[in-house]
Parts: sequence; structure tokens; C-alpha cells
Amino acid sequence: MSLASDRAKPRATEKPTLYKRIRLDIETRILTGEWPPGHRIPFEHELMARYRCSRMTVNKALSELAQADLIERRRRAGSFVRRPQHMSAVLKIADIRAEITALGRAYGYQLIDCRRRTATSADRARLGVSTAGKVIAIACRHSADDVPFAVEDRLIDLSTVPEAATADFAREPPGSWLLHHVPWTEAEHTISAVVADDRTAEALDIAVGAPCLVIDRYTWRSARTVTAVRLHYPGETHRLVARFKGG
Amino acid sequence: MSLASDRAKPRATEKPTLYKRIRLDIETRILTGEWPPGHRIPFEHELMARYRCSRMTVNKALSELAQADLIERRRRAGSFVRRPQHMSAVLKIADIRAEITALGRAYGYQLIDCRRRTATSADRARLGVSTAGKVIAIACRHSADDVPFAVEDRLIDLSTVPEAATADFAREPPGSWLLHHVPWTEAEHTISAVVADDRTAEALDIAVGAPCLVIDRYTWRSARTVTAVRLHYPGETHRLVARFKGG
DNA sequence: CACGATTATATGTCTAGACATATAAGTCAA
DNA sequence: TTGACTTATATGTCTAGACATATAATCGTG
Repeated sequence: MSLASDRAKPRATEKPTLYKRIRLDIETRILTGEWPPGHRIPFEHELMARYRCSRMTVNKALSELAQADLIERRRRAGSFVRRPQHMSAVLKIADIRAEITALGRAYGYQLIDCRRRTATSADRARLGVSTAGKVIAIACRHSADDVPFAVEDRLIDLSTVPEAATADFAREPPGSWLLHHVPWTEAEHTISAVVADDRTAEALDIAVGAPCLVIDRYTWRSARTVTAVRLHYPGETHRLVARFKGG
Repeated sequence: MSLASDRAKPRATEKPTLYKRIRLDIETRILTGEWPPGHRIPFEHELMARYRCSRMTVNKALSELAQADLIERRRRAGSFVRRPQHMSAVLKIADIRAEITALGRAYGYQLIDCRRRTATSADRARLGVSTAGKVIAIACRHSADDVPFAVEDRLIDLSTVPEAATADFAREPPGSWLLHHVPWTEAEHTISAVVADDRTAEALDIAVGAPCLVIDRYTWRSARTVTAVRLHYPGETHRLVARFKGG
């Protein structure tokens, strides 16, 4: 396990433009605690006067801080320092086929099981819906260069995505199909660790009891549940890499 | 394990503005693989014509995509789809003490081991530095309501943070101390899954062979390595939750 | 052909406006 | 007092320009 070797190096400092200077000024006050959580940041028109610039310039600085969740902006009220997030993550997960082909490896896909049924109570709990509509339950496996990459266990809500009934999941992975046919508006991920049970171990070709990284993802489209998926990755070989720029 | 119950519900749909629609359109094409890594995104003037809007509007969409590392923008050349880092995540992890107290649980801290030494070759590799300066190596444990929460294994580069030599890590957790004394500018996380070895199992009060979520974090301050830390969480009980807004 | 100078071009930043919209705060009536 | 209505205001988005700047591509020269 060589982590240090392929780690990216931080970039050099660059000449700051005005909006970056404004952003850094505010950021510094927040990080040093000079402006504690809840503190109201000067209004845009105050910053305009302070830095003698147009509103769009301070707006760009504040928008980026809001995007980074350092501040919260409320209409009519102003902008406020946010309480630091305890542990949160923003994941951007493209579909697995795209991920593997982007790595220059051969993508393989095997459908293990696919069945259509009226949602059981377990299905409804998993999808977070109360009415018992039809669902599709899929188990499948993704591989890279013929090595198992991840196993997928998915539930699709047919009342949200009726077109999924006609999709051929033996040919196309459900994740790819959904991304092409149902742009999501919101998603939630949960990352955890488990040890492989018999079925998972067999599908991933690892030992029973070997560590697995588990990602649960729930996807919504305009307040309607689209799909719930659980992915098992071999924990020894697969890693999630994250990088965060503070400056 | 009840995931569905405490899961946040999606908010209602909001009327999408033009720049958000542009951003989502491009994002969808990237995530589906329709525009693979390296693909050149239409120029701003092309998108202006396509969406019949001003340049600032498409610029805002592209700037946000660049900030999210989905695309790379190069002057004169254009904007290009970036190669995804298999899976990328942005983690914002405040210190564990704040995390536990925010959950309304009693924070406990035990220093297991703390020693100051000249960096060994292993230390240098881990910190990604070439010169052999002084380092502090710390092992400690965080608990919530007297239940082990995480074990920490940390290395601090004293040539970057000489003040750390005078800190009392028996009293204050190193993460909290660093957060208050050394604002970082850049950080990188790697998430993986392992099974507990003897030492970890004992410290976390779990069985040997039980799954653990591992977070490795490297922190820099303006191109200088600050600290490298590895955290083991009991995988059955601890989860990373992530939420991503697509709109 | 190799290499330096020039040019064209896409992005980076900024301005001085505009209207939209959510909402805190104030006003008034039941 | 409470609820409904109005108003003031800060942010959200957008425009049609401008100049700056990095750099790919071209051109010219030795």
C-alpha cells in the first residue's frame, strides 16, 4: 500500500484577483474564529464599498463560499457563517462502466438476478415509500479486465420510472441505463465497512470475512424516489480518494 | 441497521434557473459517459448561442463545474472533461471532539502514545517529505459516552508546525489543537475498508477481524505538509453520510 | 528544420446597471 | 393577542458590454 507515492502535490500560490482576495479575507476570518458560526457577514453593498468594486465581484466571492458550505446565504437576512460540518462528504460517482473504461480497462457486466414484483414491506422501507407499487430488483456484477470490481444490489421504483420496465438489464447495466434515462436531482450516499458474507465473497472472488467498502446510494427525481442501490467493493483494492482545496 | 428511517427526505423541486440547467445538462453528459474524459465542451460562445443567453450565464455554469473538478478550463484551448479519480469525494471533516459533542454525547479522549523523534524513512514517506526533520507521532483514542469511537494514528511535521512541540496532547486531542492553531489550505482523504488487527480491535473494543472504516487524511499548509493521520472507525456502527444536490 | 516572434482566440475578471424573489419586519384589523 | 396583509431589503439571476491574460497556432528567420 503506497499512498505517499501517487499523492498529488499541492499547487503553487498564484496572483490573487480581487474576488479571490475578498473570498480569502472572509475565509481567514472564519477559519481563525474571528467570525464565529452564526456571525453575519457584511452585506454585499457594504463589501462593495469596502473593496470599491461592483456587486457581481463580491457576489462571486460569497457564492463560492456558499458553494463550499462555509457560509449560508439567506434572502433579506444576509450571509452567515455556518457551523462547521461534523462529518459530511460530497460524492460524485459517475457510472461504473464509465469509471472502468476511463481507467483504460475492459468493462465486464454480468446480470445475476432481475425480477419484477409488487413492493414488499422491506422494499418499501428501503425506497422510503409508503404505497405498494411495482419495483424491479436487480443483482449484478461489474468487472474490470475480467477481475470483479463491484457487486450491485438495486431496487428501482417503477411508479417513478415506468420506462424501466422495458429496459434490457441483461445487456445494459441499470446504473448506466438510469443515468441516460432519468437525470436525478438529488442523491444521498452512505459509506460503511463490512466483512464479506458468502454470496458477496463468491461474487467478488475474495475470501469470506475479507473487508468490503459498502456504498449505499439513494436517488430522487423531484421528490420522488428513483432507486436505491448498494454496492460492495473489495476493501483491500478499492479506495475512495477525496481532495479538498481550502485556498 | 436502519438506514431508511433516519434518512433525510428530499426537498421539493424548485424552478431551475438557466445557468443551473446548463450546468445540469453538461453534468449529465459527463456522468453518463456521453462526454468522456478529455472531451472538449462547447465553447462559451457556442453555449451562448445554444441557450440564447449572455456569456456571464454560461460562464457561471462552467465555473461551478470547474470548481467541482468535473471539468478543466484552459485559456485559448477550451474546457475539457476531467478524468474522474475513480470516485471522487469531497470530505469536510471537522474535529472529532466537535462531532461527538454535537451528537449530544460525552466526549472522551485517551492518549495512548506520544513521542517526538527524528523522522524515519517510513515517516518521511508517509509525510511526503524528503528532508529528515523532527516529527511527533501520536496514537490516541476518541470515545463517545465511554464507547470507543475511533482510534487515531498521527504524524505531525515539526518543521512545518514547530509550535506543536509545546502542545499538551495528553490534555487536548491533536486534531483539535491543529485545527485551532494551523489553518490548512489543502487536504486529501482516502477511504478504505479493512478488518481489525489485534491492536485496533483492542482499542476499539471490537472483535479481531471485524470490519473497520479507515480514513487517511493528509493536510498541507501552502505547499508544506502539516500532518498525516489515519483513523479507524468500527465499520458496523460508524457511517459516512453524503448528500449531493443535483439541482 | 529549429526556434523565436507574432497573432488570434478562449477564458478570467470586472462593471453598472436591471428585474425577480424570498422573507424579515412592520402594519392593521379581528 | 393573533393572524393577515404590506413593505422594505438582501440576495439570485441576468445582460451587454469591456479589458486582461494565457496560450495554441501561425509566420518568419537563421
